[in-house]
Amino acid sequence: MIHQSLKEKQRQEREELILQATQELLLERGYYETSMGEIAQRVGVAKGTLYQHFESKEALMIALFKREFHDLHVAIENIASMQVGAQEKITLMIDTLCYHLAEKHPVFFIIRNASDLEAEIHEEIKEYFNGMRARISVILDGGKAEGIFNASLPTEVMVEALFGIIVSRLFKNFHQRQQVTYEDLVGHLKCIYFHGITAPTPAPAG
Amino acid sequence: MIHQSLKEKQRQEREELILQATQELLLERGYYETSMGEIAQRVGVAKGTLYQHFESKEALMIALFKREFHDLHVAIENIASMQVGAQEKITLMIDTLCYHLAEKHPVFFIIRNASDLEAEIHEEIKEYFNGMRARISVILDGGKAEGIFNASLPTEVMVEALFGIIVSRLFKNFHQRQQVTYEDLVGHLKCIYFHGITAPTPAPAG
Amino acid sequence: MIHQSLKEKQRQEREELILQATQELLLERGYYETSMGEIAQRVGVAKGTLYQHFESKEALMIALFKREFHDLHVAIENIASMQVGAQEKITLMIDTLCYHLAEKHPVFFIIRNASDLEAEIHEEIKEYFNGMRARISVILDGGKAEGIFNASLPTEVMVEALFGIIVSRLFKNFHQRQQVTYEDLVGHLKCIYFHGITAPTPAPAG
Amino acid sequence: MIHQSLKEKQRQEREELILQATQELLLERGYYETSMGEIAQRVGVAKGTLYQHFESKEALMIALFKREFHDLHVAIENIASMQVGAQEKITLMIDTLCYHLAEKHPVFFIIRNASDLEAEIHEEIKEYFNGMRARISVILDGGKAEGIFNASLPTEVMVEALFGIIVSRLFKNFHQRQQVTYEDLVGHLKCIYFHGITAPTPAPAG
DNA sequence: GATGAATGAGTGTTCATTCAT
DNA sequence: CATGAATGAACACTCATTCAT
Repeated sequence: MIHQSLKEKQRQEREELILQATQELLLERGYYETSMGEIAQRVGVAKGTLYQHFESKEALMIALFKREFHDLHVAIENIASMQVGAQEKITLMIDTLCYHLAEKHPVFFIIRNASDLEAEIHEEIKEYFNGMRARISVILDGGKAEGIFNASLPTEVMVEALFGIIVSRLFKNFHQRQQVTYEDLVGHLKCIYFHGITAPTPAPAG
Repeated sequence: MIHQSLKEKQRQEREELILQATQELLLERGYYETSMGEIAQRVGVAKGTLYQHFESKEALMIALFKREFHDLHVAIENIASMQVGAQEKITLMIDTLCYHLAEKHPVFFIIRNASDLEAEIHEEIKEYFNGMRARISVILDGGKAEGIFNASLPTEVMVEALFGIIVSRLFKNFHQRQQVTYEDLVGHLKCIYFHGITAPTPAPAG
Repeated sequence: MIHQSLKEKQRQEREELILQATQELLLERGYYETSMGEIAQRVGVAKGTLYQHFESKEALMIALFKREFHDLHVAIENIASMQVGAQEKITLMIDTLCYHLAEKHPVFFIIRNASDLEAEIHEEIKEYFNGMRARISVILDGGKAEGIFNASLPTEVMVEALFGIIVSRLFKNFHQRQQVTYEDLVGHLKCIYFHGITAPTPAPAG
Repeated sequence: MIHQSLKEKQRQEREELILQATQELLLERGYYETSMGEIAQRVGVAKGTLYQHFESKEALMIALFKREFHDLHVAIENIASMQVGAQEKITLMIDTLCYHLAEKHPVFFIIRNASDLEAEIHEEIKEYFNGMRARISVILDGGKAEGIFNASLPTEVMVEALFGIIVSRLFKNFHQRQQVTYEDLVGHLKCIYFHGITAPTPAPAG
């Protein structure tokens, strides 16, 4: 039994190393410029070993994606089922998305880039995104019902705007030196998403 | 001389045909799935001819990008130099960006997808974007000075939010059946960008 | 025009060289042991060149097969449409098969070996054989109607026996030093096919 | 000792299972499409175990061949040493060959396909065949001496014709739906081998 | 200048074989 | 001994680029 679990442990460690190397290379070069040979080389194993863990390059990418996004998935489910107002849910959602997407899982952006246009290859990844969209839609609809979100905006547009603001912004943040701190940045994004860029109207004098 | 310019004209026509075909194929298949052979075939010339106009696949893509964004570039310059308020400038900017990015130049998205991470290859394209960002930054700073934009938001963040909202949203619009009309969509994006998703406060009763 | 046909000629010459080299290697090593790389090497061209002439290894094999068997095909059609008795037709058929299969086109045997069990890969080749079988069946049925062939034998069995005798025998002849001359061998095969191995009964004394 | 022989027994059982699985897969897919991994999987052992019984894929195939043909070998020896006429011996030989080759040991055909051209790999298998040929040659020569076989036919040709008729025909029978029953088929093959396809001459009226 | 066949490095993938556990 | 993960050479095939015509 101990024997078994030792082997199993090694296997998982190796798998982890492969995923790590893949993520690194993906970030350095992008999907198409990263070859299985390079991944193997970086891990320090033979090419064939990769195929013992993942049945194809595509499968490796999907596995990487799943690993990367499992936590996010769980977090989103949690937020969705909280007993708080929509505004707070969306706030938490932005926090969560920013945290996972930018800080912990930048591989997201690369895969997204590759996935948008290659529907067939990354069908599975798309479903992940659609799941996320559905959860957020429900929250936004809740907020409209509460009267706190602008009911004249289509929910779908609101969802994409959320992604658009976060992904675009954080991606830049990740790849470039930035003057703005992470916390400030997230605060600004929330501000824009909730109130836009218009200067706040001064509270009417009482 | 006249002979020369006739030849030159034919050359330019050919070049135009190549760019056209490239754009089509890029939209149909994406960058990596489009081969020089296919482009040549669609134009109806030999592969070698492509290389007489563009020294590499990459150079062809950059040339395409430049052609595609020349109009946008001009339009942005025009808006930047208008004698109107910042709010109006940004409104026009959103109209313009939406128009060019989604309606006229969807190739943008493909190139952007390919370009984000491959810094070296698409350096030239990045400069285009940086130019655009600079113009928009100036406008936003103007708006802050006017007191109509939220001065507590870093201009850079505001710029990226603008791109984020437009690109993400319109890309989806381009690739999927959509319930929202183009005009409504642009209206919603402006609304979100200026006011966020919060429900408008009712005008204080007089 | 002359220019055109020069290039075309060179192309065909090269194609011929590829087919030649393929045939040689097929005979030396068999289908699975012959790699596209080896073929290219023997021809003295790059691997890619092979693919400009034949879209896959399989296609190359089929093309080789077709080239090799075109003459046989024509010859069989001719025999089938002759205005002579069935016995003579079968005699000619054996001559023809022996000539083409053993002397001129030994590649046949290799392809047959590969084709029997890999139905899907070599469907096209199988159809060639079925065409041949059909022609021979008609002749044999004719012979039965004439009363000269044994009507109690199923035609199908007779066809396969014809192939069996010729292919098995000639294949050996090709690959081994042989005491029997080619002409004698063909004579013996005809003898066996028509009369079996039983000693001829002496003509009854008058 | 008893322990030893128990282990030995298990070892042999395992070996038998491996050979069985190999035979099955060979029939289902052919030599090149059958991997050591698949064989191991079907047996339910690890790949490494295969190599404890057979030092290579090739050795496994040869061992399978030997096992498969041991019975045939014995049967042929028996027939060869019988005290009956050559005609009867050949008749029995055809029965035996048909029985073993088609009914019990179709694996023969696959191996033969693979073996014909790869002299080096299957040298050992070839020797088996040569032994068979030698025995049959002796019988045929005996028949010639008896005056019942056509002495003008070279014995070697007669041997190959025997193989040719049986193998070609039965192979087809094995792989295709057949109208002819097995017994009839064997009868037809004997008929052709002994008398050819010519219609039997009516007994002279007396 | 136009052509398109030739090039060859590169890709993802397979699989017989080995060997540490 | 059994195991099965690791190996790495080999394979079929692609495609941006070159260059003789």
